Amino acid sequence: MPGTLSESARERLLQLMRMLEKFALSGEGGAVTSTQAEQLIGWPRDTIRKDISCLGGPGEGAIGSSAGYDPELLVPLIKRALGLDRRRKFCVVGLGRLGSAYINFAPPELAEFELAAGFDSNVNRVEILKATAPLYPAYKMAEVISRFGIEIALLCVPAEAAQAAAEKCAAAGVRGILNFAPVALWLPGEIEVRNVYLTDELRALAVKMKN
Amino acid sequence: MPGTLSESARERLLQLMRMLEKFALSGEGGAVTSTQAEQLIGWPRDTIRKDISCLGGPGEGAIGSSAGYDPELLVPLIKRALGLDRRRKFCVVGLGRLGSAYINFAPPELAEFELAAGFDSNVNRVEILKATAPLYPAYKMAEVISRFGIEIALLCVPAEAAQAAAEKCAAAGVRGILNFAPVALWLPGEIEVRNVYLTDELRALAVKMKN
DNA sequence: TTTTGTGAAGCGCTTCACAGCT
DNA sequence: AGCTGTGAAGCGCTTCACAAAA
Repeated sequence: MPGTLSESARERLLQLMRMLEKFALSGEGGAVTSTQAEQLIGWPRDTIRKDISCLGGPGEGAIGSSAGYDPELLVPLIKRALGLDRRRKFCVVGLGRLGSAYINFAPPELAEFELAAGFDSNVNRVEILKATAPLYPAYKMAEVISRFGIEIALLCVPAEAAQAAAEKCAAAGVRGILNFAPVALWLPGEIEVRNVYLTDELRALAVKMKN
Repeated sequence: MPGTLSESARERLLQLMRMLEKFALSGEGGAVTSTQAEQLIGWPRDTIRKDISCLGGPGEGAIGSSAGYDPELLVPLIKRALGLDRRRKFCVVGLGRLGSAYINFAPPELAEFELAAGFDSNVNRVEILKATAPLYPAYKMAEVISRFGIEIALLCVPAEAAQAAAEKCAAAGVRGILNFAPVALWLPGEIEVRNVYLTDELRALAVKMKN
């Protein structure tokens, strides 16, 4: 049934898409079957087929053939379904060790994300660091974010400064925040926050490691 | 029913634990009710209570009272259930911008993880960088990892070097890898791998941001 | 009245099984 | 034989509703 994609289905499709992209540019132009996909990403083939069947537009007929799925056809469908078919601008807030590690980041795959700016309250850093994107002092955040239509912020400031910086981002129009600071952010509900905090990652890993 | 914790239940308990720790050291020594927890972490109170009820040892009686749950009692129970009641050593492999950002990392909460070593193939970096943990040249990885019983590796090397480095870790006895390099690792099944890759995080965030 | 704790109902996702096709 | 696509069954998690206690 098109239109309904569970949380888990979206996650599987994300993995599938990544795998298909790798597969496509690794030479082999052919189709990918659900059986192959099962071996590569680990989910049952039936589940994968069901997920894919949810992507179909109304009355567009089959997505795959009995030879399998064509990555060239499937990847765009997944992107559309996941809302990844649009370019989004993001910025890095806080250019310490972590922030400056990301400031030269250019996603190797077809860039659906564009690094549009970097900010730091320390003017020295802004002037010294080299980056592919323009760097600005922190007081220009609101202006730059709204002028360029930046939608996502990578929050790399120290924990003490995180909440205030996040609020500035939100007020300026940012709609999603990747929070690398070890604090929980309290923001209006329409802002999506995703925490990337080392302790949590370590814990999640340890939990999976079982005993 | 003790013993059965779904994937999602474990994730909720992880969040709950984090919240309880914050709550406990923020002064207020009192109990936390499921209603408060609902407001703080967002999951329905019934679900939270069910999750907690799964923690109970056999015949130990109630975990909470009608005043709520005592963090001092609950947090250890959660840690035990999630296998986080044991100290684990980890190391940082690759001391570039990202790796060196983590080399001074000391988790603010009661450290259930101990940074035991850092490695880099560039001997200069090893000698120049300052860190709370000892740093070694890469060729000593196998020896140091097994000598100290390091269980987890933070893989911060460039993409080209990731697979080889991961294999060295695995061979030396590491049982979990936090992979910051933008490549999928192929490792024996008993090694847990958790990818922390910026593009994936951005995508996941964008998906949640909907339209 | 608030709370926890829990059996049972409800519901959504996964899995099965099979039809149709190459 | 393989493959996709899909209704239906199965099952697991969440939610409900209520008992018991403070």
